[in-house]
Amino acid sequence: MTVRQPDSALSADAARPSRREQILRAAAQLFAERGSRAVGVDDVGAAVGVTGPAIYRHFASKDAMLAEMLEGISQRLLAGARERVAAAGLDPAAQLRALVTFQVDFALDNPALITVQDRDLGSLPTDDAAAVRRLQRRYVEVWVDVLARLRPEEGTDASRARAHAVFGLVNSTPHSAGRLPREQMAALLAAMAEAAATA
Amino acid sequence: MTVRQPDSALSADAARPSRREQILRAAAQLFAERGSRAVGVDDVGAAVGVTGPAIYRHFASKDAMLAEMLEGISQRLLAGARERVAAAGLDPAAQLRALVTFQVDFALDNPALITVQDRDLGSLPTDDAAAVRRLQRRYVEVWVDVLARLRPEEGTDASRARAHAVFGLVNSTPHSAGRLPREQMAALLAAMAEAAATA
DNA sequence: CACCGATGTTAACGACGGTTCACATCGCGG
DNA sequence: CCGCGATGTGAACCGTCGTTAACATCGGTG
Repeated sequence: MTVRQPDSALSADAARPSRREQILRAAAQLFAERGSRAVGVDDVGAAVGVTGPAIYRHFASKDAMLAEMLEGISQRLLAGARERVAAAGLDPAAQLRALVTFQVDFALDNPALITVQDRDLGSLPTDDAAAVRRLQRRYVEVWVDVLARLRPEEGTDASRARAHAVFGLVNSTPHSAGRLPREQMAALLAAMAEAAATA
Repeated sequence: MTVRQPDSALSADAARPSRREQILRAAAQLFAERGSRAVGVDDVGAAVGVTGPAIYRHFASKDAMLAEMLEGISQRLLAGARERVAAAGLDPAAQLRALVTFQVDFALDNPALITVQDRDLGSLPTDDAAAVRRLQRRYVEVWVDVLARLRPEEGTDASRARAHAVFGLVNSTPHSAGRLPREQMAALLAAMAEAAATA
């Protein structure tokens, strides 16, 4: 009954690269491929060389696993975005470039997480879903602030729609997987995203 | 045991607006909100004022229902795209504009279908999934042809990635639902999509 | 060495959900 | 009016799956 919760859900937990992290990674992969509801606890276990119920030594429930996964993604995105903006100085154009390259890199590095994030948020207990949505909203706001300063004549509603559209564009990566070398793909997506953001 | 199959899966079936169509529409809405695996046959039935098992008078199975829905979407998209391109003359730029406005209109008119299409394709029997993917591929090729003629120096792989990115951009509609009046949203998305496609 | 916490295993439970069955109802063509 | 096909209902069936229980193993610590 001793389910260890991470000291802080955000810590990448470099100290213990084992099992728990292993499970989360394998689960993310499987969830991305088939959808969280279609993969059983046994599947996740098998993916790390363990039987199904063993999962419960590391997570309170399947939902808790998904919750931690989605919260982790949202937290990494929010923290990363703020960091990049802060490091980009005061020019909104430079900040936008920083945000775009950050999002592109994240999407190319974590296609599975990107897929799961916007497909399986719905199959989460309401409370956890709300928490994730709060984080997502704050991430969007980072973008909205930059976009709004870049085009002050536009309302924030338009800026928000613009932000979502850019996310959709960049997060299309999992659909056009691997046909282009990563460098080229990154450059293409960044150029398109910037053009769309400033059109 | 008499499950009527539509004369042709593509016909919008204007002759019989009832039940079958009604069920498909309600199911699409529910699937979009919660994910196809999370909604039960009873839910779909209740949405049209009927008990669960009644569904089986109109569809062979829940999977068959989802299959028909997804195939319908893909067929409408493919047919519409070809039509618009043909009507746009020979100028690739004009053809692209036609494709963009078509996709934007479709996405704004059918947010539920857009959502279901790229979330629940995975929870389809392999055969049906393959059929849908074939249609989708052909739709993408329509775009790739136009994009490739518009920028001949780019490889078709890049054009394909470009097409997927534009889809992602336009299909972001369900995420930024209703905050902008439709006209304004359509204009914004079209401008962004065109800028991204030609960046 | 003995104990204990961490980690697994197998077996069983219980709920949910898709599907089928046997039975009503109802409208329409002969 | 009779009967049949279409449509719907409630009850029951059954597989899947998340979860729990009872029991093993094993490495480290007092």
